[in-house]
Amino acid sequence: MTIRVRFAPSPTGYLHIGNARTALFNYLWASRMKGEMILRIEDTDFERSRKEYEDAVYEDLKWLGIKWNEGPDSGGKYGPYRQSERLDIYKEKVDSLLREGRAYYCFCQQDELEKRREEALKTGKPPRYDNRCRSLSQKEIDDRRARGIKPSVRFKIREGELRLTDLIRGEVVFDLSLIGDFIILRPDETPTFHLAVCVDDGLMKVTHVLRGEDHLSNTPRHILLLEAMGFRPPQYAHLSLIMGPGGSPLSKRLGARSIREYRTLGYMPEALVNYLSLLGWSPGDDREIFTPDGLERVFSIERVIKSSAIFDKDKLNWVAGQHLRRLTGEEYLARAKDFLKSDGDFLSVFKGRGDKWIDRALLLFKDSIVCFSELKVKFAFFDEAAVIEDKGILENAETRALLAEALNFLEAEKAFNEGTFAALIDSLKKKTTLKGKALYHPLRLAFTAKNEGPELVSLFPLLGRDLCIKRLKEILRK
RNA sequence: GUCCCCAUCGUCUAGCUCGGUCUAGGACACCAGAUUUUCAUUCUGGCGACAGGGGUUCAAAUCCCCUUGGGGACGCCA
Repeated sequence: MTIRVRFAPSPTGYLHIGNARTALFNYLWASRMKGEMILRIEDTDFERSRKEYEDAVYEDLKWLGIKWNEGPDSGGKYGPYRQSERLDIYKEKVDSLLREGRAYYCFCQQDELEKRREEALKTGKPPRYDNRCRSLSQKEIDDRRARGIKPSVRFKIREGELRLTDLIRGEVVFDLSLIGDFIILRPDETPTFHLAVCVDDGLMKVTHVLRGEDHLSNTPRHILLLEAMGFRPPQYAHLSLIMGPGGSPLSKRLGARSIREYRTLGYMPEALVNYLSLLGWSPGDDREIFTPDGLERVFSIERVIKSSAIFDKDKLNWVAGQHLRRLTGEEYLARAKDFLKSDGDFLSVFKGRGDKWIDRALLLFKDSIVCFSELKVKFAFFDEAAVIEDKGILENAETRALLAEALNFLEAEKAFNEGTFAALIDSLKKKTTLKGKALYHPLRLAFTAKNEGPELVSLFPLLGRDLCIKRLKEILRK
């Protein structure tokens, strides 16, 4: 049997780390199992859903390399895949549930429900719906209707308990008396999340649901609803949530980082995918760096961990660096230029230096950055307007004498090439007693304006004679 | 409040299914040394954990119970 999984985001914001990992695990597992992946847009919350975000979902998933077989954009035989286009299907399902007595009209108003909920919470009772409209007589229903009250529709929860076997968590038992009848159709006849999910998972023949653990306690509702509609419930696998620094929830708060932010920063998608895969899953051995293909080959649900993980930017950066370092020079240049071009055509300022120079300069930083936006900072080395980081170090007499010597040397030397730096150092060592850090640090600071960077021997030739002399003169003027 | 889920270094995790091979392994971060006549990179080494308490057992990180801590759900949000 071919397995069918789905990723079902609601387009109410940009795809964040947590959602992306859920999408990734679905994708990896479907690939591994040679199954099918559905992308479904859950836009039943008309207030908050926006087309802009929906488009962003496609873009971000594609950027990550997550592919789907069926979806609103690509079609498929179980469509439409946008819930807002399936309203009549939901309505029909609710009608049959009502006919079969599995659901009923509820005339309770939102404000009173809220009031009751608050009160229950205060008195320490479970704030669930008390099912009061379940026993309304036909006359009572007609009366309320006649008064113009629009009803919502609630699904009847049966008695007893429900046990389910979660692929990650094992057997979980719920006492159904603790769950109130829940709304499946709003008074305006639009479906709620619970209804839409169940109808769609059923109709779209989803066999496995991999989703966030925040849905675990919704699962008994879903299984009951699915069964009431005559569907065989899928297998569930609930992924633990990804937390922010300190263990606080990541997904709903300020710290929630969107995939887009990382894209904008110039992280490589395969690096992000690699890091995300390590959050809640491990291959079982010491391997940590994976290509997307490699992940598709080894990923398994059995090795998904139960406990939640904290998103660690340091480790992401390390993984990102590893991926960057594995690129060939050519691949690196292509990607770096691609990014820099999309980011305000950053490199155009340096066009005058020539294509060769640009390549050499970019290559200089290949082994020290984790994302391409860092290049913009690094290129301050070549920016005439760059401000010297630690001026104080250049103030003392000894250092000024050193720099004056350096200036003399450069002005006398007409040629400026690969060998110039070595010659300069030779000359300076003869004229001063400085060596090691005392020699290199001031020179680095004077020539590059920064405290750190690639080795001076390689950086120096790229700076150019004019810039070096200009910087020295500026420092010595005071 | 009630129900559900979770619990190994600061962080991500291996080990738990089948208790002994675990003086608990790896990685990130951190610290130190080496390399780089500087910083960064790289390399080597170090620091560092079975949440607590009871059981069961010859033996428990591994099985059971309780406590504590964290998270989730209890929405006409998804």
